[in-house]
Amino acid sequence: MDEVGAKAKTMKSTILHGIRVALLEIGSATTVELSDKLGISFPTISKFLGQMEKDGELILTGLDHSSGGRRAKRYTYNPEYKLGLALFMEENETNYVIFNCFGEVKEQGKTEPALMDDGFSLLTKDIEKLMEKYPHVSSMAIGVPGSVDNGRIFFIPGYKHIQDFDLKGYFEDQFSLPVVVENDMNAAVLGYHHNGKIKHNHSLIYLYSGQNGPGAGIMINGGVVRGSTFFSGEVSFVPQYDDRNFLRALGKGKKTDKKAIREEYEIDAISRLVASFTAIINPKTIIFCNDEVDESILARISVRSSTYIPANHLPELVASDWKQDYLCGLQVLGLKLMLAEESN
Amino acid sequence: MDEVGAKAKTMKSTILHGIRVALLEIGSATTVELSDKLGISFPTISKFLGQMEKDGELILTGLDHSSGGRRAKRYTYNPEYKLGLALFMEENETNYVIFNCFGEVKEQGKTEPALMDDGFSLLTKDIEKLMEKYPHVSSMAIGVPGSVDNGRIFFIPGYKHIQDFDLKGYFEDQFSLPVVVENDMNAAVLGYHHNGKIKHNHSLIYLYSGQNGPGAGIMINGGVVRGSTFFSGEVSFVPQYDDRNFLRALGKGKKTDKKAIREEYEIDAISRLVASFTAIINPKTIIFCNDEVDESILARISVRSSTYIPANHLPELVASDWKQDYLCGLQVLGLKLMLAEESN
DNA sequence: GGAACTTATTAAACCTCTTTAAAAAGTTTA
DNA sequence: TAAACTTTTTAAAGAGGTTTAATAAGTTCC
Repeated sequence: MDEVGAKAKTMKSTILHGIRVALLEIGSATTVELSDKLGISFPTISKFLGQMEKDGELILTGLDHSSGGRRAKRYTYNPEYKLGLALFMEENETNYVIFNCFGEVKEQGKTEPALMDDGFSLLTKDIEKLMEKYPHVSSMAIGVPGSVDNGRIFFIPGYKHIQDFDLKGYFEDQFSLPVVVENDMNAAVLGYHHNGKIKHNHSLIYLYSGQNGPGAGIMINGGVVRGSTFFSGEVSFVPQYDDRNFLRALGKGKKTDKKAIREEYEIDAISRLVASFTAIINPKTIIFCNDEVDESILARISVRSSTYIPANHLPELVASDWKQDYLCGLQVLGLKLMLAEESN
Repeated sequence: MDEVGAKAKTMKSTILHGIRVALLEIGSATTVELSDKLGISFPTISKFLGQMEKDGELILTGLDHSSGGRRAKRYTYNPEYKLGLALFMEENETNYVIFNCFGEVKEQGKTEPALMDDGFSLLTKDIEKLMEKYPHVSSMAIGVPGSVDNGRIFFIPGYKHIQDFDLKGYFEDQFSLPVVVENDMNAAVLGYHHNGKIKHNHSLIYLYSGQNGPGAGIMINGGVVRGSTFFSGEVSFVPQYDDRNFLRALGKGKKTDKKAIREEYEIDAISRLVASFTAIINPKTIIFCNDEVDESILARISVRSSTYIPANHLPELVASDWKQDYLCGLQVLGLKLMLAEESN
């Protein structure tokens, strides 16, 4: 735990990881470009690139045009070298995606719901079929609507039988590949963060008024906030009025089907929440689901919030596609696993 | 920015830093103990220890009792090898501390206030005298009641003339040693975190109802939360009742002198804030100033908070000495600078 | 009290990445 | 078209940390 960052043993994987990330980020590169970017000498880079090309992890796309000297070899990462499987479980279905290292979707679909009793065996069989079809799959990222602690489902309302279940361990044993499990909101905020190509470690909050009551995914300084009892983001409980918290202010006792936010009392409740977020965390952006708000609603929230907080400190309010961000976040997590693998 | 963590050049300072931290943490150690703890081979450790002993940075305290073999040399860090200066500026005075690497205070005192016009030149002269008296001082940590961005005073209410002033740059030029500048609440939360010997990266919130209105220092995942416009922790603005935010709920319009919290309406306002913190961040601990609350008040807040939030998710509420934590936090920041120095 | 066993330190061989130099491959200019 | 100049790649030398072996220093047992 106190270990020095990169000792000799981990050096190889550190470099490998660096090359992969850099190459994916900038699309293609030459030895020198990578050397500059990573601060590693070009002979070392050269050696690694040679090996990676042999393994099929890289593609030699050709030679650069010369600017007065020998032409440089230009490499691209082979996106098909490894694939990933991302899936998230919901009440009635399981959405999955097979994606490559560029984030391109090879196949997308729905399959068995797994959260109910006995759901896992059905799902496992479906995944087995997928694995046969795509033998290059080498990571799994799973999203669940509950609290997760290192792959174990810590708390998941409504599905008692899988509470305390070690989902990560289960699938790792089953398919012998690295698995990551994440909470839905956390994955979504991660996905948005990645999608927006946000430079560096801004704070984000993803707000979602789901069926099971509202929740928020919070990202601060580039890391997801989990909370000491995995309770962070349970904004239902924020006291807002003399005798109402956020949940009751939204009038959500009576499980309505309607999604869109429209009413004045909703606007005010959300604006107060935005104000609370700002006064406490002061995030760069708050993300809403685009099936719940539109631009005009956002504008109203923005105006209303500024009655509570100096406008110049208010976060940017945006609408985004929740499911897409969710899947994207899972893909990011899966990709991380793939890029970290020794693969040797 | 994308550089691989520890390349050869930084290796030396990484190891040096690791040895220093480990040695200060565990008090004393032998070559093998350090090697185990840091994951670095003992010949390397041995070489470094030899050099550090020559430099006077280490003290050979003697030989371990043998457990059947050659007796091992036991080293201790020499706390006087480097000293640090920590100071914080307030309206009417500047508190300072000279401390060694064990955190032991060599001298403590008050000196010129620096926040008013022309205060800096007086303070600078006083510091010069201190530096002559303690030539081993090799870092400075400065606390200010305002927002700080990388040593620059970003926003400081009431002292317009030093707004946007590069305090870090000024003192670094003046005394040619590393300087760190930090906001008061952030330093305090850091100090408490360090003082409590908290294992790992819990979330903490330091709540303070200062003269200039309440504020909070927030630490999440081991890092201080600054906010996108350096507005985080400005909890005055949290909407709490139909028509009152936290500041107004405390009845603080009329700048009262009284400090202690007693009234029922205060308890409720604070409890609602605790509930908001919990629902959003879910911190491990919330720290209050011990001149504002006592155990019975904390108990009342705790009970009241649990009317808003399930009690098992509520943070631990504690009282602590603000000035002491503040200074301690500054010391931690200064110490960090000292331990990172190449010193070669 | 010496033989056998433990453990810490020192020394030597080794591996890996970096630095520096040389070679290879292109482009431009006389 | 050959000489001069650029730039990349390959090769060799160098530096720093690790691994392995050898040595030094203690302890225990007969």
